[in-house]
Amino acid sequence: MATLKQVAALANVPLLTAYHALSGSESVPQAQRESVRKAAEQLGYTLNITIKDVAALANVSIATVSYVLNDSAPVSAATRSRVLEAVAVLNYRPNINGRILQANKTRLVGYGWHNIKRGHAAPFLDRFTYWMAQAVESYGYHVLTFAHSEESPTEAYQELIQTNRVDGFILAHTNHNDPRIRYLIDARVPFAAFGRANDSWDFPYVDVDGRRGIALVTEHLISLGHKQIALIGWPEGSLSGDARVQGYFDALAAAAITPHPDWLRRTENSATAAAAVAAELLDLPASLRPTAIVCVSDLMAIGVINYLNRCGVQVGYDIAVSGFDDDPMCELTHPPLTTLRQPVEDLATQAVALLMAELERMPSPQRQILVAPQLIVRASTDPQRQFP
Amino acid sequence: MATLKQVAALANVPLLTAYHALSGSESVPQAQRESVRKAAEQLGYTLNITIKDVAALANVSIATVSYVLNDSAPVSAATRSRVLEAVAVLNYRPNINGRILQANKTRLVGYGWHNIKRGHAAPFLDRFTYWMAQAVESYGYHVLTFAHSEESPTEAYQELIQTNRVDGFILAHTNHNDPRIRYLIDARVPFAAFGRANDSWDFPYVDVDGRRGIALVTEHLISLGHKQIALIGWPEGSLSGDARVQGYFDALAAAAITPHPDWLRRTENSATAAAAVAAELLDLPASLRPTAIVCVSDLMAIGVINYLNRCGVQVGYDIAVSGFDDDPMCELTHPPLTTLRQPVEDLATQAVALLMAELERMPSPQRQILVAPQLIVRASTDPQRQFP
DNA sequence: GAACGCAGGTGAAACGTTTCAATAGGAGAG
DNA sequence: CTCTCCTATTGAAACGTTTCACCTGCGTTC
Repeated sequence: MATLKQVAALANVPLLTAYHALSGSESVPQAQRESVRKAAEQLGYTLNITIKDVAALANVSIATVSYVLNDSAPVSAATRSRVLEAVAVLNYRPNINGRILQANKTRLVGYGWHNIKRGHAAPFLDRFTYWMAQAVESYGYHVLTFAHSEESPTEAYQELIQTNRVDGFILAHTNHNDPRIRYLIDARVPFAAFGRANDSWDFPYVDVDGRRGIALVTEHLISLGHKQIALIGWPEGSLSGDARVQGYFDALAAAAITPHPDWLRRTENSATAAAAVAAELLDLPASLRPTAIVCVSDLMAIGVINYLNRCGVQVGYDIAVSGFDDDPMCELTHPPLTTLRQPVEDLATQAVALLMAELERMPSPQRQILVAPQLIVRASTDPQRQFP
Repeated sequence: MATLKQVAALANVPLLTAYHALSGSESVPQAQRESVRKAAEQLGYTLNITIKDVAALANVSIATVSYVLNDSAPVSAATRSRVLEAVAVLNYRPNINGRILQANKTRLVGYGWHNIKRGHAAPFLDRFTYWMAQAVESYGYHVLTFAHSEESPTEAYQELIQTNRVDGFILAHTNHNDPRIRYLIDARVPFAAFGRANDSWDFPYVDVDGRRGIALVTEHLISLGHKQIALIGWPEGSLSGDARVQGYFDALAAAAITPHPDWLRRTENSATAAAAVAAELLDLPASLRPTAIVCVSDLMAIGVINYLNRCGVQVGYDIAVSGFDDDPMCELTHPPLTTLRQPVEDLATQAVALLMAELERMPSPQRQILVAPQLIVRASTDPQRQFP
């Protein structure tokens, strides 16, 4: 509508006075305050400092103000300081939405929440989102979160991209045949994922190196003298699940241990399912009974520990147990659980870096990144650590 | 730059043909495709359907298109259907950023992540954010998340509001004297909080009714026949902590039980601190020793359970234990933990409703809302439930 | 048949930026 | 002294919407 300059002109005061009057500063005499306010009302003006006001106060064009603020063109020292002075005095902050419209870039990254059922959450996802937000901000972006429907997850993504709400996406919790990934690839929308999908799909992702992780913990157990080591994994067919099993074989092979087929068990990712499998392992003939049980998730490991506790088996002494993820509750089990810590900060930072490369349309040559997890040794495999 | 209409005119084809040619549809003959593409290049045009294109195709003004899309003015049935047809055929979606600039409303709500140290997280906050996103979307908004620095948390809020990135905020994890709340009140920024701050500050919030919650679980224990009930609370001085202690007294008073002073213990919110306090309680003379221990957090309850397990005390049989929050791990302790479930969905929905009222500048009369948590009985207080 | 009202429709301004194309002014070269 | 060239600056267009104020044409009313 009107500009501050016009209000000032109508009230017949300097621009700065008008500003102070309207922003309610005490330094302007009551009478002037009133007359300025009246002028503003007459023009239907409500205080809102824009680049025009800065330009008016500094006696330059708005183009010059813009150039100073973005230093996108040479400006003489004198005018530059006049502009900056005006900016400071009016407490001006550019309205980002003008910029967005003009550049047709929102500098917003979408991130969709699944509706995580109780207990089925990936416990570290909330910290992932924190680090993601942090990383994204270092590029001048922000994160826009939205809620998925499970049935038609692509809808939300489509809506957001088609209405220009976001520039790209970060995905977590990916699946084999993930329809979101398929859609984003086909629609040529910039994105990066935390987690893999189909091997044959080419898209940027980061993931935790589960194979290396399970190998690490298996090596750790071997170095403690264990020779009969069991693995409780997920049902065959999942990318990350199979990789973890492979890590188990890697470590055994490196130590020249031939794994007995009965040591490898597969079941769904739950505490009770894992407990049932642990029971089977205990029932093996003594010569075959494992002295260590590696689990591919903390949840399963906790099921195993609870079961062993109930049976009177001393976890850590009689049988070693390990998990994967480093859920906060690992420190609270009895005994505390050895596990592999998800390198959440790393994963988030790298995922964001990949996305930024896509957004700049200069995709990095290395678009698939695996990060090794960190072995956290606690009393469930090394009882001396019980009371550190 | 140029519009689709101009490209079509230059290539001497109908607008629709130009559209199909540029969007790479097979239905347009190769030759035409080429000439359209050449025309587009000459004009520096890249395919981007706007309201102008829809208007051109439907042979109406852009105003009319806008009116149809928002039905904000009467339009005859004939033109309306012509417009909708054009929208469908061009696959048009309004660019939200034009709308934002014009309305000066981003329909974005800010939510700041704390940097939660391991194990100090509120375990339900990730689900809170999910429900918050969901609730916000039902009003046509989205959530913008950002990362706090702990030192100067207000900076991020100030930046976002001053640059018009968001319309308002949802806060979680509030403190006494919370500087963010103070700033937002003073700057008259619309917001709503999950959690209370100073009693004397008037602002919209929702919170869990800890007093009622602790009363509920205490009543539950009384109804099971317990008469010697201990409470492990937080150090005096926190609003929510003191309310919970009050709930304990409420329930005891209602049952005409006089609490012995030794039953009320206060310590910091950690498993080990709670375990130490449990030890003191066990050491009380038999006539005073509690048969039930109420804890004001799951974390503390787990510390207590672990300690009792180590001492050979049968939790649930010899001593009942309860927590607060219903962290996922409550189902995984031995025995599973009775607790009070945070009504996360409710809290999120109501917080958002409060914020929306603020945004519409029609604040609801009831700006302070307490929601009762739900008592979840498990084997740690009622052993029959151990194997349901 | 002139005056009026009204429904349906339009042109143009406005939101707050960035940036292109053009201009003014001065220094340096001849 | 004129011409050229460069630097600092500016006016105006553009981004994609919504909405205000106005216009047209038609049917009613007196």
